[in-house]
Amino acid sequence: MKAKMDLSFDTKECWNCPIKHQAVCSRCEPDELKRLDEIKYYRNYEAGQPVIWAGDHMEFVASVVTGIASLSQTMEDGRTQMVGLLLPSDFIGRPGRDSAPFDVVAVSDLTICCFRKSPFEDLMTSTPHIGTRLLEMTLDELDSAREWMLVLGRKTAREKIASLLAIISRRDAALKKQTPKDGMSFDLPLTREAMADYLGLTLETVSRQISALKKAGIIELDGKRRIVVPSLERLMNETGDDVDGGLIA
Amino acid sequence: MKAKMDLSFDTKECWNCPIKHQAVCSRCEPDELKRLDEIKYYRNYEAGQPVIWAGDHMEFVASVVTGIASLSQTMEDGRTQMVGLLLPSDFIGRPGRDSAPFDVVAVSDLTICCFRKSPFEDLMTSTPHIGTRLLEMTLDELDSAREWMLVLGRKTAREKIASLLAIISRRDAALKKQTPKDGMSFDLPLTREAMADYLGLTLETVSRQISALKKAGIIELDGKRRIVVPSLERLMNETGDDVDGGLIA
DNA sequence: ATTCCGATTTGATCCTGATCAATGTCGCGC
DNA sequence: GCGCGACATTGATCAGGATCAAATCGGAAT
Repeated sequence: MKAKMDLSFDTKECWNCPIKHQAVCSRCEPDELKRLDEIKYYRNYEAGQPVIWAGDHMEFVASVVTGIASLSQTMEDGRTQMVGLLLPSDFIGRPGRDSAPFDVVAVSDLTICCFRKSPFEDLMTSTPHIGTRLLEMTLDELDSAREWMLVLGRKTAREKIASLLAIISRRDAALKKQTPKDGMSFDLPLTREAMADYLGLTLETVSRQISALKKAGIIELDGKRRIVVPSLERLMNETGDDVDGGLIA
Repeated sequence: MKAKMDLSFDTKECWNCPIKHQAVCSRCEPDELKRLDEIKYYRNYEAGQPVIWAGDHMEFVASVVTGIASLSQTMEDGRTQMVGLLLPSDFIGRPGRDSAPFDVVAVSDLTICCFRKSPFEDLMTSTPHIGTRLLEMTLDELDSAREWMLVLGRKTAREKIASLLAIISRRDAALKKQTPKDGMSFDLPLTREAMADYLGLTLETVSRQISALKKAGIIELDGKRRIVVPSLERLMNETGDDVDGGLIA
């Protein structure tokens, strides 16, 4: 049994919500927010707990408030592919569909803000701001999913690991509202096995490639889970991606 | 040089459009359709021609009317991953973003119905039906993209080929408005190389696996491009997917 | 018919990542 | 301290696909 959940925001009121500027409700006017508030409730999960199984009937849609969840598919013989990482403000479920297409599992301790599905759908038709924001978020997720397809389909194991580390470092910097910079460090929120499931590799290969990147001086390890990146440029060079882009001024 | 384009619908009027029931405009009322009609124009491409390069400024969004296009990414060293197949009624581009994230290439001869971007965006804010339909389509595409991630990340070469054939046979049957059945046949709209790009394989492996499926009696070839499927169940068994689902009554 | 060229098939070999197996590390409860 | 279990690392071997290379097919132009 794990320690008690410790919500990182004091009350459960929208004005105090840590994701109010990014979530599906971020475009809402005060009166719309009030109507959402009336149908919302929170749920907490411990790391490792399932939130939804694929095929389950879904009686709610939700936003991730704190913590991380994974979206994944499993074949009968046990092969598993993670198809998305759900971070704070990401949306779970979809209006207009009643069974879940993928498994959702809490990767870390997790708090989600749920809306009962049918009132939420009613609200969507009556208040355009929700639909607009959801469309925007869905288009972004579609782009991310497609970018990930390149990683899965064409990158080598080493490039896959470097790509994952680059993404996590970027998002971690964004979370702390600073630009990523040399010498930065962050915690890996995933086990080696979860990384393997996300990258389409085995956990042994993940471990070996992390060791290889360490030996090459691209990253340093502080414990098993904390990563230090001495040079972001060198890390980016390992991802196989175009780096030219544009320097951060 | 190829033969002249031969549009498969006589006029270019919405009431006569082959995708009017599926496209982004399918929910529109007559007056909304009229406003869309005023900003639309058609473009034709021959097989192999680029429609948009990644990074290009996009001055329009569009619906595929006839033909097939691919959405793909290429790394500097030439590795290519197709991230989507755009079939009739699929949407190209996205409101609210001005440069294309991926290359779009005509796989077969192609006709698209374009809307200038900024009038289209205006229309979206004033008529909810377009946004609603676009959200629905985008959510469906996101699910498909995620399903494809399982194919790319975890399936064997043989399973990948079988999955692709299964998908094309399903969509082909849907196009002809019949249920897929044993003995059905269809044309492969893709070269071996395009299939390889879609599946994250080399063209040699694609060719070998197709030969292997033929030798195993799972499929028959009629020329290089026409596929006959004696038993859909046997094909499905090769995809690695759960087949239990539910019989078609 | 002949040539040509792109698409495809097939063969031989190599190499990356999977698999099978053992060992190491760390935190925790007793 | 000790033993246990979850997670991670490392080693040895194997195999599925990639790569390099050559042959074949089939349609279009001459």
